[in-house]
Amino acid sequence: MKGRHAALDQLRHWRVAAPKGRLIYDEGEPPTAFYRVEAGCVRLQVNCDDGHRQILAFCLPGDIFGVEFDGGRTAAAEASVTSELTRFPICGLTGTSLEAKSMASLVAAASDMVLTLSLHLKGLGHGSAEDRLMWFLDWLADRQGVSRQGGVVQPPMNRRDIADFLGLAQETLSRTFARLEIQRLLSVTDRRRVILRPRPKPTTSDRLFQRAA
Amino acid sequence: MKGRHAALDQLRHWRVAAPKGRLIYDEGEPPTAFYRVEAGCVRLQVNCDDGHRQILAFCLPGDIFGVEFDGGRTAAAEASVTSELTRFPICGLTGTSLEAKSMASLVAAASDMVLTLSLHLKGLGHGSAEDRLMWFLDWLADRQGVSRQGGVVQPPMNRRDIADFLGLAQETLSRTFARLEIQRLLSVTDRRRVILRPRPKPTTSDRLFQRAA
DNA sequence: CGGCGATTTGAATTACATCAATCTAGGTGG
DNA sequence: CCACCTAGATTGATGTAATTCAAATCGCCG
Repeated sequence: MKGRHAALDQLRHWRVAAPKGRLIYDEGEPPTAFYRVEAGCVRLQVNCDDGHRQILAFCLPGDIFGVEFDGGRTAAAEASVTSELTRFPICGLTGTSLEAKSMASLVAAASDMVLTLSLHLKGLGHGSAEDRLMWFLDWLADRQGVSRQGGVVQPPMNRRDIADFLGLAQETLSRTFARLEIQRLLSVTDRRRVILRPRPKPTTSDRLFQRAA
Repeated sequence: MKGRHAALDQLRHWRVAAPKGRLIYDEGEPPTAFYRVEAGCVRLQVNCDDGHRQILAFCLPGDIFGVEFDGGRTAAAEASVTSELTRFPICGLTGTSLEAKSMASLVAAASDMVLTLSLHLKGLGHGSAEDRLMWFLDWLADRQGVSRQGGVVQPPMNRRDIADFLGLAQETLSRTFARLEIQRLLSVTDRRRVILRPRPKPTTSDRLFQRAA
C-alpha cells in the first residue's frame, strides 16, 4: 500500500508542516489543493449546528485527502497531532493537459475515501459501543501494521476525537474502554497504548449463543 | 445537475434494465463496470455478519455508482425498485488512452459519492430518530425537486430500506413517522406519499431555547 | 376472498446521553 | 525538585430514547 500514489509526484507539490490543532482547510471553503499525509494524523470533520461535531475520517500516513475540485469543501480538515503533509495545488488541474496516470491516481484516491467512509458507515449504523470501539482498534491495528490479536496500538488522537469519530459521548467511550478491559479483550497501558488481547474467533454457534444470551 | 456527466457518453456504454430486487453486483466481487441510474432507485449496501445490513446510499436518476477499479466491491448494489441503468464497462479503462474529460468526470463522480457518504455520516453520527427521518425526507425533497416546506415526496423504497439507511429499527422508524405526524411536521397519505409541512425556520434564539428546554 | 409480506402498535428492557463531580497526567514557574 | 495548574479522562447517578420481542393490522396480488 506504501507509495501507491507515486504517480502524483509528477504534479507540482511541496511539503507543509501542520502543528497539532491546525486547520488545513475549512468546511465550505473553495478547494485550492489536495494533500497527502506523510506523518501524523489529520481528521476530516463536519460541525453540526448544535455544537456537536462528527469526524468522518482519520487520515494516516500515505492517505490522500481533499480530492474535491468543485463546490465548497465537504468537511473541514484539522491536524489531530503535529503532522507533515504534502500539498498538491490545483491550479488549472481540471483543465485538459494532465498525465493520465495522475488522473487515475486521483480516481483511486477518491475511491479509497469512498471505501473508508463506507466502512465507517457500516461501523456506525448498527453495532453497540463495544463493537464500534473494537472496530476502531482493529482498523488502527491494520493501519499500524500490528496484529489484531496481541498487537499493541497507540491511537495518535485523543479520546474526544475517537468519541466524535465513533458517534459516542466521551463518557460512554471511557466506560467502554473499561468494560472491554474487564472482558479481557484489551488492556490500556501508560501513554494510552492499547494492547489487543487474543479473542476466540466468533463461530456461527457463538453468534447464535450470544443472540440467545 | 442534469447531464453533469455528459462526458461519459464518449465511453462505451449501453442500457440495462434492473427489476426490483435485482443484484447489480455483490460485495467483494471484482469490478467490471460502473453505472449511471436513468430511472428508479438503487441501494448500495453492506451486509453485516450479524444479519443486519447497512444501506450506504440510495442512488437516484443521474447518480453514478460503482466507480472503483481495483480490489473487490466495497458494497453490494441492488435495485430498490425496478430501474433503468446505463452500464459503462471498464475493459482496459485503467490503461493509458482515455479522454481527460472522461477521467475528470470519474473523479467528479467519486467526489460526489464522498459528499453523499459524508452527509450520511453526519446525519447518523449524532441526531435523534426524528432528526434522521426529517433529514432523509429533506434530502428526498431536494432530489425530487419539491419544496421542503409543503412539498410532497414519494419514497421509492420501502420502510425497511429507509430504516436500514438511517440505522434505525423498522419499528422505531414507524413510530417516528407517527410522532412527526402528531407534531404536524408531515402527513402520510395513501401509497406512502409524504407531505412535508411548513415548519418555523430555526433561528439562533430558537436553538438556544431548545437547548434550554 | 384468502394468504402472505409489510407495516404498525404495545409493553418491557437496555444501552446510551447527560449532568456533575472527581481524578490524573503533563507542563509551568517558583 | 516540588507545588501548582489546567486540560483530559474517569466515575457515579439518573433520565430517556431506542431496541427488542410479540401480536395485531393493513394492503397487495393471486
